[in-house]
Amino acid sequence: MRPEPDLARAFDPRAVEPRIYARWEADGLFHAEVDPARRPYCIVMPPPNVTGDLHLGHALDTVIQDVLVRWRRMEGDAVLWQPGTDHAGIATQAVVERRLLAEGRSRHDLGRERFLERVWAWKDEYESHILDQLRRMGASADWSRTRFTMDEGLSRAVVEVFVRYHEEGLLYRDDAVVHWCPDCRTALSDLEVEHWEEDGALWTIRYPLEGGGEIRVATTRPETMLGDTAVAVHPDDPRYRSLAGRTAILPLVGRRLPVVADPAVEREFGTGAVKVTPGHDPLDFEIGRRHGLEAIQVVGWDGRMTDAAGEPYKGLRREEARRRVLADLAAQGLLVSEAAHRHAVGHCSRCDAVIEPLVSRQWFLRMRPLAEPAIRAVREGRLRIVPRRFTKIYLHWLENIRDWCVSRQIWWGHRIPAYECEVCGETTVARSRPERCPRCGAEGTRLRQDEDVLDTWFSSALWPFSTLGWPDDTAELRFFYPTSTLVTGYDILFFWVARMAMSGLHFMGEVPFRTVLLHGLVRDAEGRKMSKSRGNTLDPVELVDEYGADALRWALVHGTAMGGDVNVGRERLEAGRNFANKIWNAGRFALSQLGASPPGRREEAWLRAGLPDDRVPPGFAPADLVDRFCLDRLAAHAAEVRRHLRRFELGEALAVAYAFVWDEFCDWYLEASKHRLYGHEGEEARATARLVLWGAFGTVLRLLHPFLPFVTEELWSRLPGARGSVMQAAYPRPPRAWRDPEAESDMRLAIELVRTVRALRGEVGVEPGRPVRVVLVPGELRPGVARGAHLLRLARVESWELAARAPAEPAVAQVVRGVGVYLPLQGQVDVEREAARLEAERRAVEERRRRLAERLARPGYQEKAPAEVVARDRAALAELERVLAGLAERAARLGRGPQE
RNA sequence: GGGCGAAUAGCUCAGCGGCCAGAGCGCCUGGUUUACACCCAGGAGGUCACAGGUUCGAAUCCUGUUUCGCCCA
Repeated sequence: MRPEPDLARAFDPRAVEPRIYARWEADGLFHAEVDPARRPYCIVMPPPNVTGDLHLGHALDTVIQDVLVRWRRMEGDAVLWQPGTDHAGIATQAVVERRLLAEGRSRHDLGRERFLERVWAWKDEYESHILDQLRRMGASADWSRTRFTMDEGLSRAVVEVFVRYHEEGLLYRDDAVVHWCPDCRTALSDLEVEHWEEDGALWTIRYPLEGGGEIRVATTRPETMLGDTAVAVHPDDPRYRSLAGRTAILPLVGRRLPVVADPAVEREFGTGAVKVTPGHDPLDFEIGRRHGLEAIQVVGWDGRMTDAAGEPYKGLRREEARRRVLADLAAQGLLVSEAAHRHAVGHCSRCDAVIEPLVSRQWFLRMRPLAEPAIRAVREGRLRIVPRRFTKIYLHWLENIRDWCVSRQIWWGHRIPAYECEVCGETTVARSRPERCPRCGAEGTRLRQDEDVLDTWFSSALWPFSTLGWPDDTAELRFFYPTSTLVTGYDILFFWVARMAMSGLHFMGEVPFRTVLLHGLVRDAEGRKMSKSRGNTLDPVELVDEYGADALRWALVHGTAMGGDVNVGRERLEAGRNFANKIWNAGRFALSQLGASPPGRREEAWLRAGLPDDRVPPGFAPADLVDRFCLDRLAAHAAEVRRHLRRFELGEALAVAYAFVWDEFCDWYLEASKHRLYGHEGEEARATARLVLWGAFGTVLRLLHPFLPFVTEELWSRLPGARGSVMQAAYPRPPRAWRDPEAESDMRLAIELVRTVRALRGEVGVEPGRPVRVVLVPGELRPGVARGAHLLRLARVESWELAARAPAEPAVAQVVRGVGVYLPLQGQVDVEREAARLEAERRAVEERRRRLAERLARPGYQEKAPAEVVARDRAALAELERVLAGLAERAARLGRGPQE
């Protein structure tokens, strides 16, 4: 039989994927329904930002989720994979502003309303683009439920949460030193600041004291001295105790500065005396509060010196002001020294600008009370983090959490639902614009809504319940919450995961997800971070075009450990493509053997055998060794794959499936079945072989489907008798009764015999095409040898015989598991070489035997080691001894020459 | 400064108490076998960073050292 003519020799993903995906969608196979009869399984997709294209990191995240979701669907759960996108406040606003800039305009030229229209247009464009990219990877999310963080419903959730936090006293507004990005022109949370070690300097400056003398202060930021309102020393510092209470004169400015004593001063740093700038340093701000000092803002919102900095500094950039201040101090002889100093400098995580600590009025969320339940949930195991090592990191962050600055001075985002009365100044937080000012009764038109918007993560923190309909009490919420698994990168453990845990517990009274599955970053083949500037990025959609989605998925999952970074280069993509092609060709072969006949009753039974609660159908006890071996391996590996999946070891699960399909299913089962499939052993044998092939191959497709959805679906659709989509078929749970240790062991022996003959042929140089004759001297393993010996055909053995002793004629030999394998090769045996080969072999085996014997003789071993380990070693030792005996016999014969 | 993690084949990585330590890629030798050269068969290649310790037994657990990486301040 020939392969079906319409099956290409190589798998062509481009010809197959769009068609298959379209059919899945058209058939509504991704759609989730609330179904109390089944177990719920829900994953909320981490919403990609609508800033631009997806990268390989998204692909990794998506593929992991899709594997889980497809698997659980096949297990019969009611599966919801909830998709959506994130508005990504600062980032999206920045890209749209950049585009405007290209037109020579700023957002202020457009005004808030028209600017937001532009951003919405951008969002619409990129959201659909992103969703298409996800589809290209094979993502089986329920697109009919796609949400966006600024949807009407999700916005309502944000307002509700803000108001409730406020009512509970958790949300407050205050003046405080915040991280200010002068380029983004907004306040940032602690998490949005990156600290880099930089080479700076520590300058020591002389501040004259009123009434004579001086005090020396050390600083890394001399330009802020223009805003100094005190000098501080430690109260217990003997060097300065007498100076507290005196007054210093601020150089360049002339301001009178009280010398205050405060325990916050680090005595070991610099001179032990510090300048106090409450307007530009959080620690100084605290000192200022304690001593009633004024906070003067000398660096403005734009990063330039303010009027308060005075002439000639106002209007200068921070760096310029620093140089000027230092020069002026030096000119006056007030600069004592400059020392090289490495220190951490805060940078905006988005634009890299140096962060300016500035005093401003912002909204803060009190985190301590919210963190407490989130800590307990993890400690008590209600929320599990995988891999476990991230648990400590999560707990440490929550235990040291600080209040969260949630207001942002940008336009794109959820506007803060706070209204200030123009008449009396009262601020009201409300679900909608109040009719009147609750304090003075002024008209609603006199109330002005807060101009600021909320941190993007404020809405993301609600994602697991806001997408399911909260604050309404929906069927989805009741059925799917808490969700099952959250899959995301460890880089947003604090930004997102911890905050979801807190808000979920607070508003739903339950963890938002039972398990957090963290993965790493995608790096290039050499393990370097991918970056546009380095030019080593790979675009996931281009990779899908080039290698196919299955190949991409394989590359991202195969052999990777959860929580670790994944290195992806083209070689890996090729390996994935090769695997998809391998399956494709195994399928071509299988389909060509099966023909188009509809399944009989036995096949029906097999199909059902994949279902969890089924028993082995009576028709499935094939007598042939190869069939029995196939079922045994299928049962063993399917169980192992499922075990790995349950433990979220997707990389290992795929590695197991891969090795099985390639090295056992294709290399041995299929090859060894050909003889019967070709009808060389009669019609009955052929029918059975086809039946097993049919069922086994269908099982392989089901087993692999979560990982390689396209190639498996394409082949499934051509498998006679396979109904519907492979997505809907049951995930393989072969019955235990398929396990067959005897078949496994016999087959392994046969495989070793075949390999031995192949190796011997190679060593002696028998032409690959030339048939040979083999004599087996089985020793004690006679039944097993006899059952598998016919497979020697796979080594081009035309005839074989079992003999009690080695053949008299010249032969090359090897001993395997105590079985002597002889290739009688008239005139081709080089006695010298053969003797040397045997001796080398004997030495190697003897070495192993010696080590094993040593272990068995070790004091305490036999008593303390588990019985099965000891038994295994004893068996291995016995076998090695048989091998040695065989080798010795062979060597002896060789020595005596060809004639007995 | 505090914490976490990693050092295993030429490269990138799995394995994390018990088989002669594995995979992908690379390398060497063969190959027009009626599924597949995106393939098949055979092969080379490793004091599992170093030093101690626990154990019948350590790549695997503990301690220390060295070198890298990441997170937090």
